[in-house]
Amino acid sequence: MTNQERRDSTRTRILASARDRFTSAGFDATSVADICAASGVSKGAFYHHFPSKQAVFVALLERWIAELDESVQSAAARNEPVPRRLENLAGLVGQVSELGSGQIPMFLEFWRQASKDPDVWRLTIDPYRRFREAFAALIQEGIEEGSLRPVDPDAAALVLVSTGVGLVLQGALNPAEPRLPDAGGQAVRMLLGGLEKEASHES
Amino acid sequence: MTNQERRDSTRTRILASARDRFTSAGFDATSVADICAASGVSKGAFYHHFPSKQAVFVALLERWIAELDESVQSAAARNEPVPRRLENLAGLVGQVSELGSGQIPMFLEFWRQASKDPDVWRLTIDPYRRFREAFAALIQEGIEEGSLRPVDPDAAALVLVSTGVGLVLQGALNPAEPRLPDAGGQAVRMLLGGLEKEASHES
DNA sequence: TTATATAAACCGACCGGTCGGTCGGTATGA
DNA sequence: TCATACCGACCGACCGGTCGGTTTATATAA
Repeated sequence: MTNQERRDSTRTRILASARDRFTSAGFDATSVADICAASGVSKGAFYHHFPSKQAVFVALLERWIAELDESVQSAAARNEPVPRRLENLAGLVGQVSELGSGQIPMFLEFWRQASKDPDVWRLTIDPYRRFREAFAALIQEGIEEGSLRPVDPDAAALVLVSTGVGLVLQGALNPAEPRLPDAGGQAVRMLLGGLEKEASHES
Repeated sequence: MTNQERRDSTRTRILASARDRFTSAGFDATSVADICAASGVSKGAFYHHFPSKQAVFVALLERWIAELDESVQSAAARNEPVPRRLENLAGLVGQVSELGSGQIPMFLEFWRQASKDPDVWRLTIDPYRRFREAFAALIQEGIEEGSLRPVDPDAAALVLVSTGVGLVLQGALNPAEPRLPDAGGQAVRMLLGGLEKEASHES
């Protein structure tokens, strides 16, 4: 094995094991020795590749955000009417919830660390803001193309993103919930169509 | 001071300090010694009143849930049309976010512990289910009284509660967000009225 | 191709320090 | 007199991180 292969292999194994352990036991309760044992790597090798336990956490967070970013971009960019694109985005909720439902406690872990560690906070809050801006732009576009009512795009984006986050979190706590896979779609459809019977607004 | 007074005073001081420390530093990062120092209580006294650190956490969680339960019950029970009552409930989001905004990291702490500790999990999931059932009943009532469209009450309740949770969490991460105080109301109004321009549904 | 030198990857015993919880004893209200 | 409340030194376990030393790949020269 070349040095480069060794390096990649070891780093990958450390990250994978760390993600597993962080997910099932949490950041604090996972010791570096745990990660080493789970990945078949010595402590020396661990600290050869990462300066601290926290650094591994941040690396995982960055990867997670990059993936999510890509998913959102690709789901939002399709050339369709805005309501349809919103429904596509809603599908992400189910996707995130499923795609290793074990990943979701990790999501919680990110969030909790963010409220304590300024670095993690910035890493978390930035993409969050990006999401909201993307949603706001999408809604603005919908208003201009005439498919959405003239609401405040920023406020609507806040609500949409919050609903998504809430649904994912609900999935974290209650993975058995059968309604989850389509909950995102349901939510968007409700937001689009409204719950109230009398349609108090006309074109 | 009578024994009873001493007992109450000590327990109260421990709980208050524990809440402060858990909120600002998190459960794991708070040592029993921290709590003792902050509350002016010896370690012996601490373990005289609580069998473990976890027990203090659970006691705090129970108190928090009881408060929230009461708020929800009283906000939902008013004798008004369902949409109005939903808006009242939305006000709770702002209330929870404000009422000691420092409390919200604690909320995160509850959630994270719930995904690891079965006892905490049950304590958290039960009221959660109660909330959803209360919302579902409320929506059912709205459908029957004719003020809401005939949607699936359970699905709608899931969406409503998720949105609330998401908003609170958003507040936890970004306390400065100026839109938050009314975000709950905004969300409910959007859900009621719908975002889509063409009212595709008639009575 | 083989020998050698250098650096990168890896090893695991060890250290300083912390933490949850214990326990034998003391003070105080009933 | 008795039980309840309280005290704080202490214990064993564990943890993040270090460090001196070993193995393995690779670049270079013979």
